[in-house]
Amino acid sequence: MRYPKDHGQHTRRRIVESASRGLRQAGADGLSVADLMKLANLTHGSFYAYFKSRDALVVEGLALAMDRTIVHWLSLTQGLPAGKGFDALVESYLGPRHRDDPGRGCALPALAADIGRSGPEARRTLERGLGKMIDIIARLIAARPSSDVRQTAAGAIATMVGSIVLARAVDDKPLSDLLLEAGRQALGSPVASDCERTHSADN
Amino acid sequence: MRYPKDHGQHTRRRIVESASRGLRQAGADGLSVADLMKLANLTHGSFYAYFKSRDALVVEGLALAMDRTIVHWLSLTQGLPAGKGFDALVESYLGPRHRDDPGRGCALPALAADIGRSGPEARRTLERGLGKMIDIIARLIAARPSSDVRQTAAGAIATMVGSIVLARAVDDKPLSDLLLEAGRQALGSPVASDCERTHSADN
DNA sequence: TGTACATCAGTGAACGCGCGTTCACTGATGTAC
DNA sequence: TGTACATCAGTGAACGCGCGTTCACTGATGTAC
Repeated sequence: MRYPKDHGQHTRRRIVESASRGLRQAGADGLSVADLMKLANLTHGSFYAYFKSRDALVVEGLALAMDRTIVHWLSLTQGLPAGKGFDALVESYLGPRHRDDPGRGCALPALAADIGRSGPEARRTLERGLGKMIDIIARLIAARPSSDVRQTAAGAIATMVGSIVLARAVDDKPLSDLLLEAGRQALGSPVASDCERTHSADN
Repeated sequence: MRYPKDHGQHTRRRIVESASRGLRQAGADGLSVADLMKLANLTHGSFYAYFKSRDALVVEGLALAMDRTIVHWLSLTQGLPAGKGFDALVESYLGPRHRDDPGRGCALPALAADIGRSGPEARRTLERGLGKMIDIIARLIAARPSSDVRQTAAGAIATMVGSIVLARAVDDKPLSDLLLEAGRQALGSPVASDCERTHSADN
């Protein structure tokens, strides 16, 4: 063997990793196959030795991004009481770091609109990830997730995603900051969060 | 004159109208110049008699879409007391009709992520429209908009945009419906909306 | 130890195609006389 | 009234280019003997 036998797996992984970042930055249609391979320090020629099509890599990049976000959410909230965990998650998601670095951030603000117009595989991948994210938030909002708690959790994710999408689309810094703060207020300020928790505790 | 002297203006308008719909459906990069002209029953050749570039038409289509949404919001809420007006707006925005017909809907869920990666003209156009939308909602939430009320209004728009983006990206009908209902719950259910109003009335 | 050969990850030229943009032209309509 | 001409909104061929995809090849490395 001229190469260690897992060499191919490693290279493939490297391509998916860098593509996942690149696609979150540039959008699902924003990079060519050549661009994506260059991100992994390769030329476009060997692309089809690893993936059956460009779309297949987009789906894998999306899946990786969502897995990473889920792992990040779990580590952020691990060991914290549920309420504190939720606040920490919101603080991190709606911070300027996340807004200003789409490549390392959640795939939903970056890619959800594109995925909404693309094939069923990408949609199912997003759906699966979104379901897990809703479950994590539901567990942080209430010890015993009911369907109503899931709904509140879905609303929290919608607010976070919408805030980031809009904050990234705007040049005016104060307005962009206002959008982040607005999401935090809706989800995390004492008044709003007390209210949400009272509400979800009803069920 | 072989043509009425406002013929050119009318044709131009027709192109912008159909492009505005088409782009909301297919995304800012989803249609070619030839596609866009075909939507107005023309061939691609005369495109540059009306617009300086494809990007320029995207900006005009975005501006038209946002103006239409603003007019729609005003007519939806006109004559209603502020609270009822807000509820009517949320009901309409987060209904299945809006989710299922992006072409006639708000430009933000359809295009904001794309605009976030495009030129300054498009960003400024979105910014201007978003500012007006925040003002409308702020007026519905409180008689005297303060900066804090603007923030609450921005949060409401973020929730609405995020809910529609996600509801459109998902195939699973129950989950898609849950996302719409989640947005409505966060913004419109008695408990949540009482809470928000109490909060904003504090300032 | 040295030489011939096998392997295979990665390369880069080439494919047909659709893109944004340009431009010489058409043909329906009005004006001049 | 009839004929020659001017106008100009709209047409469609053509441009260079970059795309996704294919494929014959390269060249570094290990094995055989």
